[in-house]
Amino acid sequence: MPTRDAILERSADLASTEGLEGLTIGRLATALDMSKSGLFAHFGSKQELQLATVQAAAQRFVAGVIEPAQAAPEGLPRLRRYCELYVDHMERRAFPGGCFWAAAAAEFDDRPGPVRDAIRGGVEAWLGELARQAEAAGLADSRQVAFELWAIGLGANAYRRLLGDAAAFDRARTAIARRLDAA
Amino acid sequence: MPTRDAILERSADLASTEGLEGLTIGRLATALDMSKSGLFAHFGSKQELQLATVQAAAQRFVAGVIEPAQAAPEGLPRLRRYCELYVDHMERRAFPGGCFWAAAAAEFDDRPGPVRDAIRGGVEAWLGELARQAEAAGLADSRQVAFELWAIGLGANAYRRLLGDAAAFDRARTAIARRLDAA
DNA sequence: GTATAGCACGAACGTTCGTGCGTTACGCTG
DNA sequence: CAGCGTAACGCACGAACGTTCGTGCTATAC
Repeated sequence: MPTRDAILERSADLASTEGLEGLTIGRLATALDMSKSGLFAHFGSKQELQLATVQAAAQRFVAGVIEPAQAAPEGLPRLRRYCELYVDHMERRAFPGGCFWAAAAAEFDDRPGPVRDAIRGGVEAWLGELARQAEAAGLADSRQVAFELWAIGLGANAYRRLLGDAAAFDRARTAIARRLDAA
Repeated sequence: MPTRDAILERSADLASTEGLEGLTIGRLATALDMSKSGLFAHFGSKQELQLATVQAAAQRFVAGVIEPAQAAPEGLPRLRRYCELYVDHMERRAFPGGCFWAAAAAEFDDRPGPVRDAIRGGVEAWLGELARQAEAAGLADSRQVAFELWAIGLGANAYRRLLGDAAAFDRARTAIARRLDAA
């Protein structure tokens, strides 16, 4: 279904700037030169659109960060590659509104339901993968390492988006290097 | 003005969970057993209400974190005290929806205007104060230190709110201690 | 005792939201 | 060529949004 995919591309872009709730079916339809009802028929409810959007964002993240890193050997090399690719991913603006997950997490962390569960699932998968590689690298307390690396990413995204300082990404690289060189 | 202050107390609480935009005048009025119009008259526009709410949240942050830390001597002791108090502030749920600033920053980072400017001002003041104490402590690259400590706070907040894991705060304390003990 | 000022109220406005319903245009298969 | 399923459409709805208006209290000032 090419139309549906095109919708979700735009939807993920828009959601990264306006939020998953602030994203409106009407505005999304206008942006795609479609009618509200025509677009709506693809999903049946706004929640289904949100869920599909989260899934589309996950696919984009996998394609841009997870998969390219599989070439690196497990353990420290792949962990470093993940971090590099993640920072690059933000810097090259894979989403126009910065990291989709950072925005979605902040928006839905107090809103129970399937959408929040989907977001949590994505974040947990990312954290789990970071921890797995930290473990393979023989680092002590791999969950703690994953938490710290993830936090640096969140910080870089906010620093860039809110303060408008592009040095955010170099700050993140510096912090990541220090954290991983300690081992 | 007692009514206005009571409104802003609730408004800051609600905004920390629903967001500054998701907070609606009607729901806020209902929560306060007031009429929409009666509440509205205090501010004149939703944007003014949002600005006043940001200011109220800032006052709460100053009272809970900044001021109590002034007892500690400048430099490393006060820097540590800031971090302690900030993590405690989140852990004891000074706002029911977690860190107000983390939520507000993520929500408005792509929405230019006075509200975003106010939020950025608050965050910059906090980052600046962290950097000032890092500088006084003689740490190298004090802005980098401030960035990393701030990112750890963002991470702890998201970890707690989205994943529901109360260990977030101990993870943050561990990360902060490691970062500051390196010096 | 009467005028004045400050709050709060209910009702209504125009807009936008998500969501249904009925219809039309198009591409496939018999 | 006829029939059918899918996709997109226009239109309308009820609810909620921010905002405005006119009115009624209550208490202070003269």
